[in-house]
Amino acid sequence: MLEAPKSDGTVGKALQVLDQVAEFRRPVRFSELLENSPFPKPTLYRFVQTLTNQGMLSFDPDRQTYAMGVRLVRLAHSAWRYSSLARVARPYIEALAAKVGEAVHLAQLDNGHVLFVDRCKATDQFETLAQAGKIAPGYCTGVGKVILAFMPQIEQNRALDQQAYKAYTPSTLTNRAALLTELAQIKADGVAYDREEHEQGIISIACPILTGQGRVVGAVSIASSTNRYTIDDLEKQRPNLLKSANLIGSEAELWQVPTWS
Amino acid sequence: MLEAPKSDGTVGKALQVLDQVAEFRRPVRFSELLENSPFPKPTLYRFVQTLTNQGMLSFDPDRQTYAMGVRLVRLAHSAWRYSSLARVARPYIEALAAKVGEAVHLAQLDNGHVLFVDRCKATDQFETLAQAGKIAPGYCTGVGKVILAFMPQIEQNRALDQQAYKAYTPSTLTNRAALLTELAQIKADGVAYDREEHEQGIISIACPILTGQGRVVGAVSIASSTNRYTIDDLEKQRPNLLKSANLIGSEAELWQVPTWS
DNA sequence: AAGTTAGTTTCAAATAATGAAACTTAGTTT
DNA sequence: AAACTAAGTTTCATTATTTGAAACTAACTT
Repeated sequence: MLEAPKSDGTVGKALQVLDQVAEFRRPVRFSELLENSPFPKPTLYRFVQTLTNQGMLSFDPDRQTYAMGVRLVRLAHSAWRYSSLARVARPYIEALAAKVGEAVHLAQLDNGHVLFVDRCKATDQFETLAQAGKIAPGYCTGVGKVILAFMPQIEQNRALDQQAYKAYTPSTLTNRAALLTELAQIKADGVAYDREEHEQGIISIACPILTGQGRVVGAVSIASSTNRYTIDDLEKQRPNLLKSANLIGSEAELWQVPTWS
Repeated sequence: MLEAPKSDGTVGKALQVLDQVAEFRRPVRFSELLENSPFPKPTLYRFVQTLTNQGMLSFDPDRQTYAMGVRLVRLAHSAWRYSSLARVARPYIEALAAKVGEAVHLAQLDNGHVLFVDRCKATDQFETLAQAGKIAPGYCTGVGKVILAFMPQIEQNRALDQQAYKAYTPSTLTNRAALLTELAQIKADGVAYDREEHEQGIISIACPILTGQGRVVGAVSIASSTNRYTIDDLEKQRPNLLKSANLIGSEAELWQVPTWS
């Protein structure tokens, strides 16, 4: 859960404050922010003011609390629509979810965290919005491990340093060395398994989404519960999963159109 | 479509660059940004670098283009979940949509723009995610006008200055004076109508969501097509609409829990 | 190979950010 | 109600960061 890789000037610091507010997961008072802040009172105060002016935070005058601002919703709309894989991938992950009858997740990596950008559950197609934008650790999820495995060395290193290696379950890999071994194996095999490493009873098979040049841009996974599925059952879905990931990869390739607006 | 009310130091300028990238609605090259930028080359260059470092933009090295970064999706998740009305309002707007059998929109105001934070269409409950975060003009939509009508004077003034007053249809109110008259009438009446002012064939009835102290925090609308509905038909839904808005308002009131995490 | 454009770096000058301290306001206690 | 306390806000001299003209390099085009 550590942050702040390098403080990119004033802008970086301000964004750090934004993250801090986001972490609270509820409206927060100035004094609460101040307690956990590396910045002195007036500095933090001005950041919060600026961010509020800019609509990145919103201030509730009745309760004197700050929360994430609606401008973010607008900006993220662009991000989701024109930058994330979600848009291109949507039809494919829907098809996959329908075929397999289990939940399908689409993830990208955001500063060491796995960011779920979309998900389709065969049964209820709802709560997509509530799910998109959720984060999970990289080192103990199928999608996370597979993205890490296929990353370029340098970036991988940086990402591995950022993992918390907290033991969510008895199966969680809790140190860098163990994870590194697993990542090599995953890269050789082409898919990653989550054997209840993040949540008891939840298993998944994940594979990377690669561009033509072999860059990882995200991952897709089929997730299920140990009540219904075993790792072997998931393994049987490997061809379906790979096919979908390939299709998404090549579509993403074509997709970024040339300059003529 | 004008921006930049006051340039909040370096942070404000950087966020201005973010907006600029968002407006392109596609991956964009540095030189394209430079053309429409108020900043000189090295300055813009550093902003883009910083924002990319910070994950607010993402850079595609293959194509040398910038797009909105995934970090925004994560931050917006918090915004949507803990700051927007969407979460509290969801059950109520779903119920309303089911009852009325027409599309129900939930909006908040973001710097003069109407920001749709959620929507339920009685038939297909899908594409919510694609809709959330969309923006529309304030002066020619039901939700927009009703929010403007119930705003405090000072803020209203600022917002009215920011409207574009472009004639989307023959019914659009195209100047401040006409809008102001209408707003007074709306405030007295309690609801706003969109009589095909934004889109030909689309009408709606909108009412404000108010806190106990009488602050507007958003608006709900029932929208329909002139093929199926008349303004009179919408008027008949007024009690349903008001009831839902009241429920959302009082729930939003209660909702921001005290400090004990 | 010469020419052109896009992208990147340099560095002194200009500007904006910083934070200790003082101040104001709101809430609590005597 | 006065005295006390804590939360939020402003001031201002100091410090550090941002700024942008110009120079440079890399990547295409002729």
